[in-house]
Amino acid sequence: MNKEDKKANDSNSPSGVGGMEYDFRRIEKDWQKKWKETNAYKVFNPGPGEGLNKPKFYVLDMFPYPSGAGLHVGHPLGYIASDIYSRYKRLKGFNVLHPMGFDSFGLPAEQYALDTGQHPAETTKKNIATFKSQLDNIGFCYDWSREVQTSDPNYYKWTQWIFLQLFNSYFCNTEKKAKPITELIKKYETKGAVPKSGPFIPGKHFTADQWKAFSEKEQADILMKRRLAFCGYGEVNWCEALGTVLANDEVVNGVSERGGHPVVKKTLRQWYLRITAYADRLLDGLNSVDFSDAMKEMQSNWIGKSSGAEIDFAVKGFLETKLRVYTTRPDTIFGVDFMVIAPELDLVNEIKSAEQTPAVDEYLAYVKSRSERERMAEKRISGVFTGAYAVNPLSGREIPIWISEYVLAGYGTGAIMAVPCGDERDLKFATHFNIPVTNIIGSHFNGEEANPTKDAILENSGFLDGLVMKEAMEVAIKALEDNGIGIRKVNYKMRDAAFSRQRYWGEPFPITWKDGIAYPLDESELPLTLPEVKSYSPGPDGEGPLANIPDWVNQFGSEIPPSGSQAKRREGTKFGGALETNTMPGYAGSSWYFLRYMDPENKETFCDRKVSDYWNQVDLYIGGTEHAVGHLLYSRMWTKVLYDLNLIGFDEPFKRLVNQGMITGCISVYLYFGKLTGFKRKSKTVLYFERRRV
RNA sequence: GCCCGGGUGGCGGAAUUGGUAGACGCAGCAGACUCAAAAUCUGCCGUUCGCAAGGAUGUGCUGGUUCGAUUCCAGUCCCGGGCACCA
Repeated sequence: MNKEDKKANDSNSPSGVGGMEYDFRRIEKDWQKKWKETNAYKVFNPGPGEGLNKPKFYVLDMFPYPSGAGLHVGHPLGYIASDIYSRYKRLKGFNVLHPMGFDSFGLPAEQYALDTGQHPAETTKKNIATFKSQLDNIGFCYDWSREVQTSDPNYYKWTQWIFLQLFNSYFCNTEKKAKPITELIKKYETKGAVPKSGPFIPGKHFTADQWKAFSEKEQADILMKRRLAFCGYGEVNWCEALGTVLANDEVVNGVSERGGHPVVKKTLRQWYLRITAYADRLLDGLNSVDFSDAMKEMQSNWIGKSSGAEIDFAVKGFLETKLRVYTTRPDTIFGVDFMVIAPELDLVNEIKSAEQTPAVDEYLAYVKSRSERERMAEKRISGVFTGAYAVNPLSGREIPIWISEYVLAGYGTGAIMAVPCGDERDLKFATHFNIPVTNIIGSHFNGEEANPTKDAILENSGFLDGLVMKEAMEVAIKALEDNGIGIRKVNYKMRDAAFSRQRYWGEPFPITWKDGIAYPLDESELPLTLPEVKSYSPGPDGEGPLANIPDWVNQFGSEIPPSGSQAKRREGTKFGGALETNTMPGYAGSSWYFLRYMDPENKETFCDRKVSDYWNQVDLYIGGTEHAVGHLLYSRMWTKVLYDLNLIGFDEPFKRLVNQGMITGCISVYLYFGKLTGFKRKSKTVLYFERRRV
């Protein structure tokens, strides 16, 4: 370096021209402009009749929720890794799809609107602009022409459309797949619903003739029990003072985060997705994808498949009433020392004795104020004796029935048979309330600690005496089934997914209600757009803000009959239906966005089949583990439904999933890239290059 | 409470199958170059004792297995994520 150069370098020359300094501000801005002008990152689908000679590769990031704070420091961590990998694959000769978009429906925008009166669409738009400029400054290679925003009507039109497919489908238990509900209707019309074996139970089964004689409402109720998107009743966090439903994280220690008002549980009509129907396929599918073992374990734990038996216990003094429990250990039935039922079961009020009623009622009031999370996390043992006794169907022994918050109504039958010598929680309960403990496992139980072994030889167990527990399991189930007091049962911890929110800022349901029957809107009515509102305050009786806008709710009201199959019968008649006022939850749009990126402009369908056949699965999906059991399971389910309905050609959305760490840092990016390619040294060089631009 | 991760220098993190703990980098210190600085280059860089050679100690903690443990086992503490209406 000569003196002259040094001088140029020293001077704060704005351009850096003539100096050795890398003027990243100018150079990056110039190149970013150039990339934009030349559509440098544009990705093409194969044209009509044209096979692209490059192999495809799909690299996807979990798209961000555009919060007001702008890009979070955690976002670029995964995005940088995927960007590097996309460039690498592109240089390797692949046609790489590497899109970005925004998960732009959600609670924070609505809360902000409540506080400030600014329309969520406005703040969302602003936030997205900030995010995009930040992402562009980093220099990512996104093809922005493929951007999706879940709150854009052009996008949520297809979210609603997929919802209609879910609504109009049922899960065929024989073929283990989704099929159009019209096929079920046809079956009911021709064959009815009669059992293949076993008794015909009126109320559950019906003949074809009976089906035809049912009223429309009766038919609709039966079909609702099979639809993949269906209506039911569920408990929500209800805050009387705010007049609204609260999200779990808006509730802190039983009171609302805002204002500290009391929160109780309230039962409201809710939409659900029948994800439990897919439990086994979601489990099996894990074998065909490349996720970390921890991720797979989290998902299978969430699904929580277990096998055991449902057993009916008679209740002393009640002829008709049976107490049905689910247990994974029918072999321990002679060791049952007490029963525990979930406090909210109706059964409680039926069987409670007169003298125990005050204590039971007091406990019920306590439980009503407790969230499920609090109940499960509670270390303190609590419960109340109902005053009623169950009768052990095999031994005839009378067993006290208790209620306690540690038994949840939503899992199994909401009632358990407690075997203290084999279950720690049962033992603690028995000790706390001085309930005598029966030992059925001899020396395996020391009186201090419960032993959940399956290898002990049974004692004090009637006809099971002398059997090893593992073998006794089958013997017990057979005895229960032979005597009609129990059945073998596979159970899942996973529940159907609640799919409605009493909120404004989400996809409206394309459903109209009349006389208690849900009618789907015709596809031609989509998108059913969100109305402008003046207030984001909740509607009456826990309904969402949309209930405050009669013009919107009744827009299909008096004169316009919805077209399409369901509605044809009423053509020409006055309809008078009211639109559903719930909206869809945040995960609706994110359950299928990876498909829309493939064909974002399509006005005819959510994604052309030829296009989805070309891009196929996401080859590499990068995101955080916090979505392990939410988003990932939902999108896997949606993919399976679309596959079953022959709308796409693959039934797992993500071939490979890599979780970025929780802590940000450039070297960890290097590490992931190293793992992906196996070329640690080379990738390091690339990283340095990238880092200068970061 | 339950499920999944994690805990290694001042910092980010290596050590993938049990075999030299701390690679590589950041920061720091010293030196070279310079009038001086920046940049660059070289050296040092866990803690501790020692002038040094060298020794002791050290991967959250307590034990165990082993000739040998960051790695395997048991227990325990702490931190992060999830637990069904945050996204």
